[in-house]
Amino acid sequence: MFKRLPRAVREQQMLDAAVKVFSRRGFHAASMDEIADDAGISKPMVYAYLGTKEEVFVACLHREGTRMMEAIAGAAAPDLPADERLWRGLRAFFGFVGAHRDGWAVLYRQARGEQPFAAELATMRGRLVEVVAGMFDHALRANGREVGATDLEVVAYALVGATESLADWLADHPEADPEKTATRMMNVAWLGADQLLRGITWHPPAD
Amino acid sequence: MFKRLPRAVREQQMLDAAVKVFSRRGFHAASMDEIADDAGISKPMVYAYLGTKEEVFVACLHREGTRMMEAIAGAAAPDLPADERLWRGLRAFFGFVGAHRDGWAVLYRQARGEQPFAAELATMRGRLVEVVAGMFDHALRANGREVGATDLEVVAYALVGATESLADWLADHPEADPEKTATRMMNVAWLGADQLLRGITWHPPAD
DNA sequence: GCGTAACCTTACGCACGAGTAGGTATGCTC
DNA sequence: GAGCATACCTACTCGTGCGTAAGGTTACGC
Repeated sequence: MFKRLPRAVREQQMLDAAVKVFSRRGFHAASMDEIADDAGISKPMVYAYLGTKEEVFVACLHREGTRMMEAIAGAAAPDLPADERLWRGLRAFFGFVGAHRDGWAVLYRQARGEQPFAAELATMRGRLVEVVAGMFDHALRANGREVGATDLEVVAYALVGATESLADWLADHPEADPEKTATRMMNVAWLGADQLLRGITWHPPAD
Repeated sequence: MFKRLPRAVREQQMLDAAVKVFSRRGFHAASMDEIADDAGISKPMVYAYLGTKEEVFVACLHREGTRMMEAIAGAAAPDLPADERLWRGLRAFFGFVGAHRDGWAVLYRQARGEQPFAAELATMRGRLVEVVAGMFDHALRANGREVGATDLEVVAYALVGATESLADWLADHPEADPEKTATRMMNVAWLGADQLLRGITWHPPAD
């Protein structure tokens, strides 16, 4: 009985609802009816605009993933020194997750498990890993050093994994501060356990 | 038809089958029929011995989790220096994952997403985090230093996350060597990016 | 050799939720 | 203000797979 809205608007409303429901229930426990309900619309509309349940989920992943990538992209300019780039990237990342706690993190967690989406997600993570590895490679070459591609990839993978893990932690601790979390991550990633045990710590630069 | 077996044996066969099927299909796509089939038994037996699908999955998680914890437990004696403990723990962990590639890693991946099991898994991870944090705390106190509980927890969390992430990587790369992966992880965790960029690397001790 | 308890089966009920058929209202164009 | 496209609905079908009822068969004690 309420307003008839143009397609583009309704699509976004549906995606908002879908993200919310998928986050709350998980992919399988979520029902198309609940998504439709939550968007204030009936089920066939969802099918008409976004397609099957899987397609809806992929659309969610895409939108949220793109937003995240964009949030990070601008932050880490390639001409900065490595520590600065890492710091800015981390800060942007945790800032994003902090602002989309239930949206992003839970969606991301969902996608890991379910086979149809694991590939989709692996691609996204792959891009991130590539960026981090590229940053390392760049910094190493600047020092006249070189490292095997696999070593590079694995190190980047570990860093991305640690970061995702702290993102989960952040999503589960609503009171936690994204900025502080980013600083902690930076300490681990940049300095390593040995230095931390010696009492050496890293602090964010004034900017 | 074939042998009638005592309960304890059949239960293990069922769990073996369940782990295999859950790994291959994921929790939801797995059917109780397939599990029963794979165990060479009919469905009601599974219900009689292990209960509902959820209970079967939890039983799998428990068994595999316990095995993993045991594999790590003996490796890292508390009286060793921190780097040695970390190294032995990592080596044991990656050794275990390498030997149970499709079993453990995929099971673990499943459990992250589905709400009923996330708690179960969080408990397991919590124990690991506690161990790692405890190790840090111990080493710090030995140096007369002290760090806040949250800082400790978050650092441990990051390390565990990085390790899990490399475990995933290992599970997806059948040709990769667990020992070498553990060494790479040790480099990241112990030395950090700064040192690695300077060309400083960590090598496993001869033993 | 007979009861009884454990092992194991076939065959079904039933709920749930994805996806659809077919129809109604609203607004835009000319 | 007729025609037409677009937004939107109610009310179904139907597959799938969990969980179970009811009954058969082998081992084992006594």
